[in-house]
Amino acid sequence: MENKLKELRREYNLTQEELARALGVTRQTIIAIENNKYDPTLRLAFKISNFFKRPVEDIFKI
Amino acid sequence: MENKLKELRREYNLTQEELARALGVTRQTIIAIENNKYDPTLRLAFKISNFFKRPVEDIFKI
DNA sequence: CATAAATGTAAAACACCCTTTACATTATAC
DNA sequence: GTATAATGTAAAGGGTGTTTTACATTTATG
Repeated sequence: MENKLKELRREYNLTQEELARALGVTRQTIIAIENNKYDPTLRLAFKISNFFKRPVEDIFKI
Repeated sequence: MENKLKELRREYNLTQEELARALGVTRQTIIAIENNKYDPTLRLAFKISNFFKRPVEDIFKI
């Protein structure tokens, strides 16, 4: 599953730590998702979607 | 997290077993999601979204 | 270059999603 | 009303997402 987290985070000029704090997760979670170690939960996907104000489908693709 | 799985399944006149087979999961998974025991994975949420041809956001809400 | 900031790797612990199996309850049809 | 279909409950086990901690590497800044 692909995602645009790294790109979006850079658009917003955020560090992994800043984004992690904003989403209420740890930096490890951000790293793992950005580097495709695993997919986020649906809940976290929605948090990310809300934070970047984009539909889930625009950020995550199978 | 709320979802419209039961409503959608009934619109399509499907049993839990039929929907489970169509999505490649077990009936238990369908039951658990319909009855809000837990949320699906992002992957499964996408499968459901594709199957019912609706955005993930229309089916699942925080 | 040297220092700090940012990113990456690793591994253990825990929680949760999903499966499997088995049985109980509710709804449908004859 | 009884058989059957559909839905629900329960519990154990495997796999995976998230946290925590600690350290290594890369990138940015002076």
